[in-house]
Amino acid sequence: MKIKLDTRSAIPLSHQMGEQIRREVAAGQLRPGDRLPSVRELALELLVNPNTVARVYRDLELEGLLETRRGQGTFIGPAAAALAEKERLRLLRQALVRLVEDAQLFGLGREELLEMVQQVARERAWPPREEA
Amino acid sequence: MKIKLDTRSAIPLSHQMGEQIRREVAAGQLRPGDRLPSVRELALELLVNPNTVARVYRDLELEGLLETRRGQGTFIGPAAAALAEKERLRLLRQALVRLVEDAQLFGLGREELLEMVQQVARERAWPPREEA
Amino acid sequence: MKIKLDTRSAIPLSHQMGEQIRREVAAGQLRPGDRLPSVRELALELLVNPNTVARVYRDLELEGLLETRRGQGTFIGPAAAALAEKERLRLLRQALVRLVEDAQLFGLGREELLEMVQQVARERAWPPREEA
Amino acid sequence: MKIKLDTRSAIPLSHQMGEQIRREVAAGQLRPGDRLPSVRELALELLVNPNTVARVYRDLELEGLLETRRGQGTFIGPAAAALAEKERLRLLRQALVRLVEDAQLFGLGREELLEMVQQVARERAWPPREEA
DNA sequence: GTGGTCTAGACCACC
DNA sequence: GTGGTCTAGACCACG
Repeated sequence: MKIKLDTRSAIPLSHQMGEQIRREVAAGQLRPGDRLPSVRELALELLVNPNTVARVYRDLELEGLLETRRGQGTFIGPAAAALAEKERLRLLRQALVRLVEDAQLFGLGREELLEMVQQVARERAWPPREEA
Repeated sequence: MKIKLDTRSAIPLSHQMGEQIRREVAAGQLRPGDRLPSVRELALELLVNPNTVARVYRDLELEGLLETRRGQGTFIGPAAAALAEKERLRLLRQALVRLVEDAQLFGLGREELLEMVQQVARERAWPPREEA
Repeated sequence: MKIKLDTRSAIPLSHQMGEQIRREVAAGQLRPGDRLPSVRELALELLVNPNTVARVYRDLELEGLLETRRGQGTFIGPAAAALAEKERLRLLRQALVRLVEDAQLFGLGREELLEMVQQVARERAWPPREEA
Repeated sequence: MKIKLDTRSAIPLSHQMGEQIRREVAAGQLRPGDRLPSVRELALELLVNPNTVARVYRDLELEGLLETRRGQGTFIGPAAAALAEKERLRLLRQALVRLVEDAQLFGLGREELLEMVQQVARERAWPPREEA
């Protein structure tokens, strides 16, 4: 699990962490049953207070995404798989709408935008077809 | 000028307001010389404390985007036009990269993504070519 | 709002507080729009750390029971009225089942139990009919 | 002996176990001389760490409810019968008061409550008279 | 003044 | 070792 925090952002650290964990679950990089780093481990790695990590885990558990087993650690919960699909669509849709809104706002034509998408795709070495 | 605030977001209201004003300037919807609503007007409209609006205007003035003329109000500054182009590219690029990252993460093929872009464009009644 | 904490109980203070607030809402003693004591006030009154109160308020907000208005305080949310009816039935049902289970377990007859209920009702000066 | 644990409750597993054993003794389902499951058996059955079970047995022994005979196991102690009657009344009284309090709080009339008790009794196939 | 977030460090229940 | 709860006290955004 890879989490990057921007300590200078106005978005609270805990929200950044929660959002990134949700993304990894949505992407299938974290699957039901997977064990997350312990509160203390992750706190040490991110140079963050353990309480902050604990709060994130706790919130995600209330959401039904995580599950804690006393004395054993924190795990991706069984319901996560079902939530993942919804979340995936939500995130992609959100990114799409945001992009099209911006393009419209800035007076771009539809074709220019498509060309820009192609270009970024090429830069990022993204093949026309792919199954992750 | 249309601003929408999400009072439940973790992002401070002032940041939300600042960001949206910058977007409008970048989009050319606000141009140098345009007058902004008075602090009190905007505060009333957004149901926000006048202090908050005043802080946003002050910060944007420090950025060089706004200028205040005593007794007349707050206006888009002359430097705004120059800043707009940079900002435009920054925002669009950011939205593009975010979208492609998500698509890659979720195992979408390049063509599927392009199809989705087309679809959203159609939904939003966006013609193939357009100059705003 | 009257809250009593049992610091010797195994049940965490925050849960005790949350449960009692839920009960007051269910009982209609706290109604939508009512303002709760500020975090600091309640913490002082209950001799509890402000963080603990804040956590309770935050959790109840996630549940949809409370609503916070930045800089103004914490209030009973509009959805609380709807939740109250459900909660009311849940609590009463729970107390009933618990009682009947115990009575059965201890070999009481149905009529003996009814007599005990009558007796407790009399002790507590509870009239046969009442509309609160 | 039937014990159900709620691993998601804030109440420690050991308290839940202790309380349920006390209830079974109070109900006469466990009588002086009865042998309890071994620490390991019960731990296995409840999917709980043996240390936890051992601690519960030890605490109940200190209370005078259990006694351990070296090499033979853990048994309900002779004093349990005397404790049972007190406990029975305590538990029943507690459940009664709780119920009447709730009913009063929610504005129920005494007769409505009695009717609800009757209804639950019928649902649970509880005859008007019974000696367990 | 209000609540929100974060750090620091304690004690507890459980494995 | 694990997470859960609580205290203490800081700084920030908002009214």
